[in-house]
Amino acid sequence: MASDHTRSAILAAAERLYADRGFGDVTLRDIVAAANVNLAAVNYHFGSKDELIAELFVTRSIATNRERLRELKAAEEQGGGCAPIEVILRALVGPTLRGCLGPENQRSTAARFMIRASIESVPPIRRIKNREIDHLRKFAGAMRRSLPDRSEVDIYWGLNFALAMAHHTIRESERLTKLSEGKCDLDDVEDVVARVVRVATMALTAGRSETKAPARALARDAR
Amino acid sequence: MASDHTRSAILAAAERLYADRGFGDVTLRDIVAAANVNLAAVNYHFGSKDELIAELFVTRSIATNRERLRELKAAEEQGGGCAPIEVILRALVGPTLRGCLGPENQRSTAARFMIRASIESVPPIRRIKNREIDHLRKFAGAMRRSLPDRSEVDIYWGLNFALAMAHHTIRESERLTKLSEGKCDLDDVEDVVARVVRVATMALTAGRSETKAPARALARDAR
DNA sequence: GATAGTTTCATACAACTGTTTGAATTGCAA
DNA sequence: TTGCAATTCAAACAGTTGTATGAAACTATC
Repeated sequence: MASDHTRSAILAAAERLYADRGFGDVTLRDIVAAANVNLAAVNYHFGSKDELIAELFVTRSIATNRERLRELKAAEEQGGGCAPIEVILRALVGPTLRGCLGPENQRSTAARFMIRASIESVPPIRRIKNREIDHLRKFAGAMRRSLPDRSEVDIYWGLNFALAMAHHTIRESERLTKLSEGKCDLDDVEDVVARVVRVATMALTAGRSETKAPARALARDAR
Repeated sequence: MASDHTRSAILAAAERLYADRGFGDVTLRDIVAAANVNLAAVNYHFGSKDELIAELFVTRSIATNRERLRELKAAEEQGGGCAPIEVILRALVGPTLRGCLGPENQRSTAARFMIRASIESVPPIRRIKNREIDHLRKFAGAMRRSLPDRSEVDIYWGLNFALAMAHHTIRESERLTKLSEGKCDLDDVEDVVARVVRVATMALTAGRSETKAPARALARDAR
């Protein structure tokens, strides 16, 4: 019902402003000005500022998580219930990296918003992130099936390190570019994915004799 | 000159409050109340709220960086200008991890403050972090000397991943504990350091034939 | 003990915040 | 058209924030 026009204008304006300037210094008045709506519209349509932020973040999170699970499920079905660890890891970090890296000028507002959300941690977003554990458990399960002779502790550490490399690279992409004087090409997203997957795979398989395929080759093939 | 009592009371109270409750919801009035000083004292002694935060963060950063460089220098001197990559990585991530992990009840206020600073990124702290590149360059240099046949790009990626694993583990230590149902023991700091160093070393040396010593064994010896 | 410089204090300020209110407007069904 | 609900709007509200002010209290020097 209703036109919904105001609602989506607010969402779009808020996402763009947060993406550009961060949560810290974007006020409701900035948002309604950019959306050309009345100040009271935010509270009328969303209840509060925090609920507006939450709705933005939830929407984007669900999209990323769905993409992750889609890749994971496809991989496990193809492998008859058990996927190669490289492919699982790729399903874990690929969607996020692809969503948040790449040439800046062609980076979507949604992507820039999610980067902000990972850099500046505001209360409504933190609350939602805490509910992400169930989602990660599905990946932990797939990893255990893929590496049955690996201890649970090692699996969790590998999962942690994979996420660490992906998220930190997104958060600090500017610094890495500056530090390496541009030698590390953050715009070559698939190269970044391959590097993260390769290292995470090594972390999880080191010390085992029967590594079916050279992790590096496999990660590159999957391009 | 002067008593300096008020000044240091403010610093101590601010550090404790920020460590406990984050930057987001600690006001100057909270700080001066905890320090038992007048509201105007902060502006009198520090100029502004941001300068107070900056002073806290700079002090702690300098301490950590000095510790890192001390370890690095010692390692390079012992090796005659070139240290083993494991030891360099340990000097890079060890001080931070040791400072920010470990049993919560015996974690210093300084440590908890630095964790906050790494989770919530406020403007004055962000400005300072951007000047940290020179410091990282010293480590990149040592790593290049240690792995002369490795490309510069790989060095920077290795450095990035090492920092990624250390910082992410600190930031998300609570989530990792919950996810692994306590199986990952974040209080065993030296085990965490060894794990990070081991994976980072693999990332940097994979594909090379002449790995002098098994990274894992070496990392554990250094306990 | 008077003086000059430093430090403390209560208080006010000015700006900005998210939210609420109640009236005006709109859109739509009968 | 009338009536009713949904939506928009200007305005005000209530609270908080960091900062500034100018007088008071202190401290040390001569």
